[in-house]
Amino acid sequence: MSTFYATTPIYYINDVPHLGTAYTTIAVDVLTRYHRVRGDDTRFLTGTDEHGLKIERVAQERGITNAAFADSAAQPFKDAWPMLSCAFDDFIRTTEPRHQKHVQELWRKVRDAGDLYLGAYEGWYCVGCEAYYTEKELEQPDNVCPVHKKPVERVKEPSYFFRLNKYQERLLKFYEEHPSFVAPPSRLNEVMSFVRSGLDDISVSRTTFQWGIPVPDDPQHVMWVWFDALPNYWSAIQEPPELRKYWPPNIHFVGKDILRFHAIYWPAFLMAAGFSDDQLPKQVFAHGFLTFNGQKMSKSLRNTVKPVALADAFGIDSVRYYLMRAIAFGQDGDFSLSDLVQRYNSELGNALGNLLNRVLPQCRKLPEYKLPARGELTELETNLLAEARTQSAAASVAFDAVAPQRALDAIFALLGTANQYIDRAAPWTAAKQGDLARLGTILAVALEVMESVSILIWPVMPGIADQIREQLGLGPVVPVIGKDLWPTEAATGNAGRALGDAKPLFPRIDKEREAQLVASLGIGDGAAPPAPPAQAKEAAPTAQDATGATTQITYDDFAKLDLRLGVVIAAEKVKGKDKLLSLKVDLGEPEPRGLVAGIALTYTPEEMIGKRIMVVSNLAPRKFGKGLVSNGMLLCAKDGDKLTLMTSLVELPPGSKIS
RNA sequence: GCCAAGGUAGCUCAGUUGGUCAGAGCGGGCGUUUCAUACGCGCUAGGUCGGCGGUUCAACUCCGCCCCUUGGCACCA
Repeated sequence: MSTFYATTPIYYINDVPHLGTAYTTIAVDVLTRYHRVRGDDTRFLTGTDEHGLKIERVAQERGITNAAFADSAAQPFKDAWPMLSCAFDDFIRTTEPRHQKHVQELWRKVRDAGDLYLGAYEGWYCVGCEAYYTEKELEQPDNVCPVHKKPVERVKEPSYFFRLNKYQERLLKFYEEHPSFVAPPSRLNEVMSFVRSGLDDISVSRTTFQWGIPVPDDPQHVMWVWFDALPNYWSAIQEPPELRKYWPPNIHFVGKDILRFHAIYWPAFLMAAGFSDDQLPKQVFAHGFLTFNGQKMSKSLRNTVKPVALADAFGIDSVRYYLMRAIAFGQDGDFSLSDLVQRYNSELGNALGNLLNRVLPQCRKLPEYKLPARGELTELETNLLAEARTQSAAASVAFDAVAPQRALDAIFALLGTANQYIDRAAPWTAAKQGDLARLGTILAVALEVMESVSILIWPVMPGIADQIREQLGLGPVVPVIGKDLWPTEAATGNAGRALGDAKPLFPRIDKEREAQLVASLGIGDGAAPPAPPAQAKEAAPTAQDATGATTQITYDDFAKLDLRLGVVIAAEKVKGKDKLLSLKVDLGEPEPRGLVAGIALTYTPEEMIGKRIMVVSNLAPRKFGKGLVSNGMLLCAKDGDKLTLMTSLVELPPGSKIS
C-alpha cells in the first residue's frame, strides 16, 4: 500500500465551472478512484483561488466585501463537483486561515534561505487600472494603457523578488533526472527549452492592492497570486499533521496554459524552501484543451456548455466515460455531442449494458434465480477467463501510466470477447436441451466476468459500476486502504448468491431523444453560429474581465479619439511578419498615411485595396523596425483569430469624421 | 519567422530497434443468430501509409528537401 495524492488546479473564482474545469476535475477523480480501488491511501484535493485585484474590483462593483464575493463565487465549484461524481477529500480556498498561515510559513522558509530580496519593482503603471503592464501589453510607442488609452506612468514600488535565476541549473538537472516530472514528454521539452533560455528573478509581492496574503513582517505587501496559489497543494495537508504523509503529490493535473507555473516556479519555490529533489511533486501532467462540437468555447458564441447540464441530460457516468475514452490526455480534444451519443449507444449500450442484459435474464431459466455454480469448464470458458486476466492487467498498466483512454480500450476489448463468448457458448441452446449444469456454468462464468468488469469500470463510472453490482446481487464497490480489489481472477465461490433484477443500464438514445437532449442543453449543436471563434488570450489585458464587466470611460475619454474613414490605396505583406499588412490609406490628407495592421491572416493585400476602413487617426505612431512605422490603427471586430473590418455602408469622402 | 510534435482506410486513431505492419474501433455494405436495449456474431475497406528524391537486397518505419496541420516562442493596435 502506498499513498496517492492528486490535485486539480485551484480554480479562479472569476469564472464558473465549465467543461474545461470539469474535465480536469473528473480526470483527477478517475485517477484517484483507480488508486483507491487498488488499495492505495489516496488524497484528492481541489479548491478555489480567491485573491487578486480582479476579485477586489468585482466585489467593489457589486458593493459587497471581498470575502462575501469570494464566498458566493466559490460555492458553485463546491456544488458542481459532487454532481459530477467527483469525490474530493478536501476543498481548499486560498482565503482560509489554514492556507494563509502555511503560505506565510513557506514564505519565511524561502526568505530565511536568502532567496527573497526586497527590490524595486519598476514598471509601467496605469493609475486607472491600478495595475502594471509590460511594454508588450501597452500600445507603442508612447506606452498607452490598452484599457484607458492614456499613457501609463513609470512607477517604482518596493517589491520582493524571488531568486528564480539561482535555480535554473538545479531545475534542469532535476528535469533530466526525473523526465516524467512533466508529461506528456513533448511538454517537458517545452519547459526545458524555456528554462534553458534563461530565468529572471520574479517579483512576488505587490503593494498596489490589498486582497491577498500579507507578506510576513511586511504587511504593506501582499503576495503575488502564484506564490499564494501554488502552495495550496502543500498547505492543505499540513493540518492535522497526519495528513502530511501524503506529501509529495503524485500528480498535479493542470491545463497546458498553466504548465509553466507548475513545472518551473512551483518546484523552484519548494527547492528554495528546503525541499530535496525527492520531496518535490512527482509529476505535472498537462492536459489539452477541449473544443465543443468542433468549436472553441466562448461566451460570445453562447456555446459554452454547463457540465452539470450535460450530466443531467446524458448521465454523469456517460459524460465521464466519454471524456476519458474519446479524448486522449495530453492532446487537445473535441467534445462532440453526436459522438457522445454514438459512443453511448454502441459502446455503453450495446457492448456493456446489453451484455449484462442478455445474460442475467437467462438465469430465470435456472431452477432458482441465483448465481449458479460452475461445472466443468470448456475451452470457451478458459479463453474468456484468460482474456479477462489479460485485459484487466492491461487496464491497470494503462491507468498506472495515466492513460485512461487505453485502460478503457482494454476493458472494452474484454467486453467484446465476452459478447463473443455468449454467442459461442449459446446458453439458450443448453437451456433448450435441459442441460442445466452447462447453462449454469456458462452463466456463472459470464456473471463472474461481469463482476470483474464492475471493478474495472468503477474509477470511470462509479454509478454504473454499482448498478451492475446491484443486478449481480452484490453490494457497491467499497475501497479499503491496503486491500487491492483489482481483479486478477474472476471471482468464484459465491454460488447461490441471490441476483438482482435486470434493467437496461443505458437506454438507447434514438434520433428523437437525442434532439430532445441536445435541446435541453440550450446550446447550438455546432452548426449554429458562423465561424469558429477563438479563445481570448489570457494574459492580454482587455477592457472586459471574465465577469463581463467593462471599464467605463467618460465622453471626454471617447472624444479624444479621432476616428476617420479611410480608403486603402495600397497594401502589401510585411516580409518576415506573417500577420502584418503594410497599408497606404487615404484619409483626405495631403499625403496618404502609412499603417501597419495585423490582419494578414484574414485579408490579402489585393482585397484590401479600395476598402473603406475605420482608422484611429490620432494614435501615436508605432515603430515596427526596419523603418516600418504605423501612423494610426484600423478597426476590426474580432473574436479570437476571426476578424472583420469595420467599414461604412455608404461611400463618404476619405477623412470623414466618425463619431 | 524560430523551436517541437505530427500528417496511415469515410471518421477517430494503433503501428517497438527497416523485411507476415499495411492494422483496430466506429460508420457503410453483405450474411447470420434470436438470449438481449432492432441488441449479438461472422464477412467486407483493394487505403500511392502527406509529396519528391536518396540510402538499402528490402522503408510507413533511415536521410534530405518540399507541402500541410497542431502546439510553444516571437510578432500581432
